[in-house]
Amino acid sequence: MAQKPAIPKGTRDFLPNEVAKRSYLFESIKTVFKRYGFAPIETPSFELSSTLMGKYGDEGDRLIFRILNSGEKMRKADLEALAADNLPKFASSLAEKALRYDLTVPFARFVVQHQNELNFPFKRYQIQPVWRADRPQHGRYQEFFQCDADVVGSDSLLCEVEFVQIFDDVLTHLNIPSFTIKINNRKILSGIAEVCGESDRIVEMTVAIDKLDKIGEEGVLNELEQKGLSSTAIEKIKPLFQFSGSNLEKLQLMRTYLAQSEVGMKGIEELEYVINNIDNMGLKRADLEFDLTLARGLNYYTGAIFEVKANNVNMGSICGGGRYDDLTGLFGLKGLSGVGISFGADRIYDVMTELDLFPSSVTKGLKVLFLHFGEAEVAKCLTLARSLRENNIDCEVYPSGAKIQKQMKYANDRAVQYVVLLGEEELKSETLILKNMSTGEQEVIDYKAFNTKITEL
RNA sequence: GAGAAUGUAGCUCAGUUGGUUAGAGCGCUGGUUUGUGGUACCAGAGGUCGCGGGUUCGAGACCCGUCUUUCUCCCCA
Repeated sequence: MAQKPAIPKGTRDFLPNEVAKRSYLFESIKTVFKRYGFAPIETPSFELSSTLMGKYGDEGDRLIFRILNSGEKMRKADLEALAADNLPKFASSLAEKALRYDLTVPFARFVVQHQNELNFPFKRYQIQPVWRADRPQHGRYQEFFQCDADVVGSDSLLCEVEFVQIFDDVLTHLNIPSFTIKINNRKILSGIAEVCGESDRIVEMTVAIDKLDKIGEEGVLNELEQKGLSSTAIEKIKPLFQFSGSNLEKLQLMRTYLAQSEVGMKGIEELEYVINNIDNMGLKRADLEFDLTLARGLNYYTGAIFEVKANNVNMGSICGGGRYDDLTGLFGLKGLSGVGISFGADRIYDVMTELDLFPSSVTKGLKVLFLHFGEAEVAKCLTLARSLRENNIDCEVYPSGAKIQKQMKYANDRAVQYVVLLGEEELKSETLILKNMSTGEQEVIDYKAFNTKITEL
């Protein structure tokens, strides 16, 4: 035990059947993305620190994995900053590169850098790992995959409508039994802050309101007070907790509440457009819910905000997203609106494992295994195997002359679908025994009929 | 980054107030069966008790440090 090797915390190895399930997951997501016209891109695993730092708030910066400078670059270390106890500055002088923290910010950088080669509106999807120096917990890893789709260069709300459909399509296809797409709009949150006269504290305010389902009304009010919101503001926030009913009813209540806020009314209008369009089309399995407490920490969102939760499972959100009007502005390209979503593949995997939702076909094993009887028989098996492979059938010849019992057990453990037994007798009569491993049935077949027979199975 | 729990065989876990040689089930290997797996029976292998230090005549158990995993907070997929 002591000498056993280990991998860093929050990382995982994947065994063959896990990889099979994960590929199924990625392929399902990819298929839907493609269906809606998104094209794949890839970006490097690591970026310049300056690209990532400061884009995710102070909390986010703390969680970015930084790559230590090597060789002569070490001399750039800012010892004065160290002496002055300015650790962030010291760290920056030691690490010019960092592992990507999400796919959205690198994508913004990508768009700015390749703006002349892209056609706008540009729709891309991207499935790659990201890294966070977070403390690992259930459903929380240091290395995990994000599956993002974004549209950049269009401020049409049809994009939002499309993304709601994509959430619904993917998760329905994956057979997640019940899930809720929560939607809100940053402009509504701004409107609330404005109505309360606390526009400056919008972040503190929304972060507190976001915790409603966790700490309850009382908890939220306490936190708001601690964060220094005025008592008149808190009085104005209180009625929000009472808002309930259907999405349209809630919109109606908010319309009255936000009547004095121009930005708030704009948010209502946007949200209503999306909800109406979705209502007209209907969703397969998802529940679309206007949740005015939904905030999300990333402060680059400016319009719609999405979050998806699987119901009846203990797991944080499995998807997220939203609109960001000025993300590329951070890299010098103004006036380009973007909106995007992200599937948390690792969490969806955990949910599907917990609910046993992977179809059995995903982990189906090798189609044919030829058992090994002896040198003469193996020569024939090699010829037959080659011919199967020409017909795109996966097969394998057991590599050594172990006891047949052991070879059968190997076939069983590998979940092999069919086993071919070809021994002395069969060799003489130019036949073979084909055994179906799941039913246990077996039949004698001519060499000539073998290819056709196996292709039909 | 703050607080708490956890770690014993490949896996899931027992192990009394500190006391001889640390156990079980499953899995693994071999056999019953040298041409038949998933069942049954028999036998066997496998552990410096997470790691490092300390207390003690004696530590899997107590103390300190450290790492892992898990939980709460923070934040998030």
